[in-house]
Amino acid sequence: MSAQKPVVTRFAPSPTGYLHIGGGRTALFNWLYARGRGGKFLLRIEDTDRDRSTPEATAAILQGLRWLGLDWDGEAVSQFARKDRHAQVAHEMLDLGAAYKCFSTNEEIAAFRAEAEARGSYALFLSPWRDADPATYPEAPYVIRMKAPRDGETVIEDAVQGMVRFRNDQLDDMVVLRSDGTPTYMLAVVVDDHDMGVTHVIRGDDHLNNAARQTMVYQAMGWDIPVWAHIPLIHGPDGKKLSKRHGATAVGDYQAQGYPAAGMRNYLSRLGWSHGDDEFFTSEQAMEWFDLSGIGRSPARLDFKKLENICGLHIAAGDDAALLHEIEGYLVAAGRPALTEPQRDLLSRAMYCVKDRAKTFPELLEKAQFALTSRPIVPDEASAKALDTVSRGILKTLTPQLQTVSWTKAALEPILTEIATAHGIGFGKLAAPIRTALAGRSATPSVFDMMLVIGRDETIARLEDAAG
RNA sequence: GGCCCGUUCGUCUAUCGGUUAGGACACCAGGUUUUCAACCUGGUAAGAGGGGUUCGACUCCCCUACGGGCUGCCA
Repeated sequence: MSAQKPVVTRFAPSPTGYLHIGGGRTALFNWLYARGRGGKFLLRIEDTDRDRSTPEATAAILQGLRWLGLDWDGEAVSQFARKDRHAQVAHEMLDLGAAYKCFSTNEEIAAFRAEAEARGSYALFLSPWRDADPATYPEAPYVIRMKAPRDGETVIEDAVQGMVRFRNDQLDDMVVLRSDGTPTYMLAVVVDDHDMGVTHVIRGDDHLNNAARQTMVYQAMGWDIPVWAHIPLIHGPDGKKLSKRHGATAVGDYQAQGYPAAGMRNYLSRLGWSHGDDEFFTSEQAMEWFDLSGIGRSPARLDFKKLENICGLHIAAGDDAALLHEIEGYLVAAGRPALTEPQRDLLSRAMYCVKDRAKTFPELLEKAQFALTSRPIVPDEASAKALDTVSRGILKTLTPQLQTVSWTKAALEPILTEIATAHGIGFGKLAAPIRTALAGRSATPSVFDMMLVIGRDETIARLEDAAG
């Protein structure tokens, strides 16, 4: 294969449910690889299983990819729509002598397997029709099976797993075209990848075995074999295969929980792939660095603590306007009320002092509560304790001074410090009641930042409310 | 059952025959601090087990154990 050939990767989910976090990572790897090399990243919906495929699932998958920021080139391809082409290739294989019609019924095959199992030995099903004379063909439904080589071995050159050898006598004659004329996955995936010009197949290592049988189809048709890269699957925190009981398994769940997409991309790309000791990076850097040789061979576990840490760094480093936009998307995904215009404005102004202390959007919103809420401020139980008779009195002496002072931290700080000193208390003792008055809770930005964000009038009004 | 893949601190990982086995998250201790956080300093913590190959193995080979995948007219 020539190194100059432009890279074409693809993500090929089957639309039988939401976009799984593992699928999201597979898509991410393909996207990074293509984008980092000026190649194309294609999307194909593997919907040949008509019973299990749904339009809703397709929509959910596209939605998940969009949220993750993984844009694909061209239109998403429906595999089912290409069934005629698949059938055509199956018949070409027939003409080439690389496939044959098999008239064995499901019952016969099931009986064969049951019998083998009863004997305690497992045996591959070997169709009696493999070398049958066409003159003996019955008038009956048939499937088209690959006439797989019986001797020798099929070798997979995998960019991640290395050279993997399969003995051909371990592989049976797989069905390529069903009796209803529709293609199986094993055929469709090869035909589509070939027709779409896919150069690199990056997918879960649950497909490693399939690669051998798919190689046989490529060989039978005389097509170029793509570069294989079978990546290990993601496991749950307990090391078991990721499933519902681990909590969030759908990409959409993460959006609804308020993780920023940039953080998800960063975290997911570091799961099973590394570039030296780099931990925190942008997608641009990841594209530049991403390479198949950096992919590990062992499955990685999801670690929510680390995810949160990375996400916190991305929120802190994020552009204010972009964060605001993403937060509004989060609100919709989480089913929370949208921001009103004034809230939008206030949050925008508060962003600088709340973004560097939040790991997720709900946490950020919690810190920004002082800006989003409106009078009267109802203190929670803990912060209410800071508001006693003495502190109320102090607040009363404070408000007149705030009327005229220039509304900057530089001007406000001396005034508050002075008042604290005058009452013989530390600054912390003064900040507590002010915090209660302004936010009604204990986890907030600094009192100065809050005053600056909500402005002079609102500050004084809240302080007067609290002073009683 | 058969075939295939994997196994470095709790977790993600670096190392591509020679290192006191490094970093990050988490955790613990201390510091800083107007709250929550953040931040700073320090610390605990790893090559699954057994055989080889080699002057020398985490690195190469074999066996075992454990985990995972495939073994469908699912993808």
